[in-house]
Amino acid sequence: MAQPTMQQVAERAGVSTALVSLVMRGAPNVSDYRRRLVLEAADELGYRPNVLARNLASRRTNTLGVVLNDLHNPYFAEVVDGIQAAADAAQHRLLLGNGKHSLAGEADAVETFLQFRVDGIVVAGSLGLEPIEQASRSAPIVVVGRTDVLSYADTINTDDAAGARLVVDHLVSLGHERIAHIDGGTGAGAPERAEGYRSAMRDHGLDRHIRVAAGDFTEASGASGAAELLEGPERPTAIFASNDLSAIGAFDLLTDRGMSIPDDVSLVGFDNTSLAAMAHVGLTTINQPTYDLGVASIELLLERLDDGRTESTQFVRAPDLIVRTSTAPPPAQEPAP
Amino acid sequence: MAQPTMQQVAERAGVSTALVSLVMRGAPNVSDYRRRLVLEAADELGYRPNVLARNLASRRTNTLGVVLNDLHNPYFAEVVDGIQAAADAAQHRLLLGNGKHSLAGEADAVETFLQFRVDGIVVAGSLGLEPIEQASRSAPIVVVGRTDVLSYADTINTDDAAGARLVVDHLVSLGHERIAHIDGGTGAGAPERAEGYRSAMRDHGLDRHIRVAAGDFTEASGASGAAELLEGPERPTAIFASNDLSAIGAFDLLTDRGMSIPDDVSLVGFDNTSLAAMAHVGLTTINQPTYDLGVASIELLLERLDDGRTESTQFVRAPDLIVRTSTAPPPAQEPAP
DNA sequence: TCTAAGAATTGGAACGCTCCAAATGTGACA
DNA sequence: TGTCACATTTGGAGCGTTCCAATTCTTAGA
Repeated sequence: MAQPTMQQVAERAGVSTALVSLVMRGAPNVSDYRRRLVLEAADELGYRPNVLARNLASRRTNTLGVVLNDLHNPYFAEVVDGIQAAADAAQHRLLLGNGKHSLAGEADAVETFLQFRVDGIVVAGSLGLEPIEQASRSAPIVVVGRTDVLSYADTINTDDAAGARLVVDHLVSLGHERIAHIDGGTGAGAPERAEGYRSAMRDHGLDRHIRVAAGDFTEASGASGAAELLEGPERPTAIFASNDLSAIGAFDLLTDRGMSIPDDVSLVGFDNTSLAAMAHVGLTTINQPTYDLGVASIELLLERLDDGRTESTQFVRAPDLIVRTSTAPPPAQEPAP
Repeated sequence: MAQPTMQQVAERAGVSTALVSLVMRGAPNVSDYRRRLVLEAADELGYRPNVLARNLASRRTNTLGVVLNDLHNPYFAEVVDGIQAAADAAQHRLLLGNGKHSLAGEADAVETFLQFRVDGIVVAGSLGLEPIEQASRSAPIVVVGRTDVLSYADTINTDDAAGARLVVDHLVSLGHERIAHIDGGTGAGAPERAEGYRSAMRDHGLDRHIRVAAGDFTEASGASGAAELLEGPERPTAIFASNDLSAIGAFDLLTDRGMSIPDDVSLVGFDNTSLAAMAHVGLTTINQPTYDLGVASIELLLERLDDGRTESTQFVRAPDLIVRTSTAPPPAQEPAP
């Protein structure tokens, strides 16, 4: 499977390799005559530039890497839509890496990108910062979904705590008090969502109803979290899952147990993914402008790459509540205070 | 962001670059003493091998590329699970490419991989073969999901026509006659599914009820396809969508129009993705062993890479029907023949 | 016709690594 | 102590590009 090289194209076209290089990069100062000669020779040979060699010589790959925490979560597909559009517009190619929903997998993906010398990296949904800090010494990095303020990388996110507060406010306004939360573990934004929930509960004087089940942003953990909550002494009338995926898991389990949503239990997710929007799910959730977040992440990367920005930036968007059919007032048999 | 080079590591360790190279690759014939010396120097410097240079010299990247047709379709996430596991086991790193659900996007992704000189490529859910044939001259390629028999690439798939037949048989056994299909366009396996549907309908003597609405494997096309079918003169009592994603779209639209599934209309998907399995969806569908398909695709690639196989292979698995709650006998008010 | 300035082209040195053949070390054995 | 076989280590030539300085061509103006 030997690939034709620039050398061969040069010979066939009867010019120097330097000229071929110029033509391949679309340099301006090349006569139309030779340009055509070179292009024809390249075409006949099926020549394809070798990015590896090109980068070795030029120190640029014109490629950006995107690490996706979990391919099963549609949230990331939506972020990638924005990333892809912005990258296309800026003439950068994109490579994706699978974070395998684990910190080690994430670190591996980042490492692979660095070894391929991509120009910059977007980490979407990071589970931890160590690999990122390490990598930031080698390439500019943008982290999507984490609220942290970092000195070594840019961050892009929505205000997770504010989103959680919107959820609690909404549920309280419907009359709920026993509002429980299914945690997202170390998932991006999860700690902030949990803390936002706790703090909003306190503000409403509902401290004693604070209840958090463990979880990790997956469908499975949503189900186990919901099961855990059902077993408790004070069954909650509303469950706030840390993301849509785990909300779906909870939805399934509750339905399986013969409970009706929202009649028996109200359920809220976070992210407003396509899952939540499905008509027969109708999940009340927090909307994140995923597409915009994706676009912004590339813009920040390009600022560092092209404009030479070096100080780090935080880009925060306000979330908003999307009310669908999974929330309603608590069942009537709730004991009056 | 200058990276330390092998040269610098060699100087610091007081050895030659050749020795550093040996250590980095884990070669056997290196004394423990110098190995440690080199590793320490590398660690202190934060050295990271440059894959580009490495490949330029060795003609191997130890990296496989996977082109995913549509990140929004969980089917691909499931295939990647298998691919990733097999690649990990074989010590190959994985890079993903976004096909953007378009033939051009797919071709771009393949081209990027070739320019990065990956060792092999898996194309999952290809929309067309031209880019693949072209690329197969430069690297071994495995196509997942297409039934075609190709001379230039290996293919892996389930028997789509057989799957479609299972669906029709199931619906007919429930008493349905007006069974319509929502097409998948040029999506991988779609033509076979449509043809399987037609042929099964004919075998049951239901020729005159054959009805196909256009679609392209997306949720949106599932909705529009269902809408189109509802408007026809003879409203179908069962709809067979070409994949789960479009089935979900149809599900949503039908529910929106006030119809109940399966009481008014039975609905069947294809792929048995996580979407179909959700309890409140309960979509009857055709199961594909996605994980196994993913694993097999890497195995085929490695056979070409490591064992030097050159003739192409087809790997076909039998699909099976998963009956859930979206199918039932047609409504009683159906006019008797 | 000559000259200068600018346009177009080219040779050859990197880029960071692997690979090969050759050189050096080491230890066992006679 | 001298040999020999084998284990280690090393120099240096690529790998396919880009980039820079230098060279050659053109063309306009005098």
